[in-house]
Amino acid sequence: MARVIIDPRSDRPVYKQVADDLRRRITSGEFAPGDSIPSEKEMEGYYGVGRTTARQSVALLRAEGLVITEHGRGTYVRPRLPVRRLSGERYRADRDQIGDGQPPATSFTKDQGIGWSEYRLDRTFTEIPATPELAELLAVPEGTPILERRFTFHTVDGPQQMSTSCYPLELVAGTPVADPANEPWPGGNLAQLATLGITVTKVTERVRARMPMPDEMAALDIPAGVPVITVTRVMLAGERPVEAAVDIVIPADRVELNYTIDLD
Amino acid sequence: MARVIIDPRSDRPVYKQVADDLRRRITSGEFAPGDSIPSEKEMEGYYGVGRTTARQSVALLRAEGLVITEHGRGTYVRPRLPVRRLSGERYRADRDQIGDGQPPATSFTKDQGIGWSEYRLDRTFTEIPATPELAELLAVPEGTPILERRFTFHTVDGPQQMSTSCYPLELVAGTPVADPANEPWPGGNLAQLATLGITVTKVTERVRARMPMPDEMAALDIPAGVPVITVTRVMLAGERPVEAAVDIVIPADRVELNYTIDLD
DNA sequence: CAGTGGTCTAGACCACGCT
DNA sequence: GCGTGGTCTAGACCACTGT
Repeated sequence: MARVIIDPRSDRPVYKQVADDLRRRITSGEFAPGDSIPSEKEMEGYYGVGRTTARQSVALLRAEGLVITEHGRGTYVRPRLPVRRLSGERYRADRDQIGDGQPPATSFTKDQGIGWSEYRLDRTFTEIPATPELAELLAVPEGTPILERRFTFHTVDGPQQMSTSCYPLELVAGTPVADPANEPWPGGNLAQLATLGITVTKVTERVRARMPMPDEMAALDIPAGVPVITVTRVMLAGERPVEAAVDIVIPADRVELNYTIDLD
Repeated sequence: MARVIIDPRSDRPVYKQVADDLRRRITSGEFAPGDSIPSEKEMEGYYGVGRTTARQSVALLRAEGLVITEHGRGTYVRPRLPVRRLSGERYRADRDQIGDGQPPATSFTKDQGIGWSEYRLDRTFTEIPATPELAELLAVPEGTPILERRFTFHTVDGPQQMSTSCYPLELVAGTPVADPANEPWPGGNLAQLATLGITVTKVTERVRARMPMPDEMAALDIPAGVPVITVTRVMLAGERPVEAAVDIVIPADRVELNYTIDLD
């Protein structure tokens, strides 16, 4: 009987002791990513605890992002997904590509190293008045007409990110840029702005992380215990903000952001 | 009786319906950050559910980072903490300050806008052989002697971040830099390297997010439902890596990272 | 069908914070 | 002392996945 490892009289709650043991067995490699861990029934016998307590242990490991549960199948060590490297340098590559006659490749496709046909894009375009946040980012008065464009990007690996990108309406009204049918636009935002005669000279990104909202978990297929990274991006032409992406939302289990700061 | 909002025969589990209602009341502002939400006993009566179900709803909101529970006191909408802006530009400021005779201020203090005396630093220095990861980051053979320095930074607001910063031992052996007693070093890493005759010309940062490990939750005082942002940083002099911070760990509820990409 | 995790109840006892 | 959340049990029934 291995239940000796659990001490019911310890100050540490039984469910945490059980979780500690499972965590150790996971991080030590005894259970590898994708492996199943013992069923709740097995834990009852092995650790000598009730089912509720066993479930509480699993819930803890789930919140830590260590395991996922699949109804009717079992509990598994969370598999590692392929990580997409999103580099700040991609904007430079986009700029350099503008008008060079190459086949279309947006930042998104180049980040993946995937071809044009392998991704899908859902989009919704709406005209809205500038919210206080948008007004500040775009340096326009509150209420200024804005073209809000919501995107969801998919690859063969499933949904990858959501974003909301906004242009001041006066920049794009009546141009092909305002037509959702033209998405995905070859060359991305920078090429799009270039057709309007606008040269982006600077991009700022503000990075945060938080737990996803329920609708984001559903839309992006995010398992329990996995946070999202959010990016607020502003593109500037000189000192003038020309685009603001208020909420780029990316599941943190499939992305890493890379930045370079030059000091010379 | 307000319990009409719960439909026990719905496909949606009761505890999720309860959580939905509480979430709505939180995001709508009915419960503001810092406010207490109804006790488990009150939920039993108000929603007509058992205590276990009420607790399950609270557990869900906790995992989402919306509420925190305090034993013996109650359940509260998670208060917002002051956000520290960590800009990539801080390295430029550090560089510009080297040797200018100003009072000591490291990146960390400038980020805060706080004074020298308001932060505390725990550090442990160890000599280790380069792990495969360190070897790659520092472009040295595996096993190369490394000075590993572990830090924990505190302000009056509590612990703020942990980091592990590594120098190739040959760069720093026998110099004041290798002495923990000299930390915190006025001017930070860049000034430290400058005393060795090394001019850092480039910094790369790799940003990720994940849920904290139990020891990190304890050391950094992280509530349930709050992820950590991790940064892997490399400082380069020309093409030569001179410092690698393998794991900068920052609770995501008190930081935001800012980056600028110049395209001209 | 058997085995798995998901939902829910009723109840007991404990630990903590406040008054 | 009283109200709060924390731990734990035994048991029932449901829903899903596999054979």
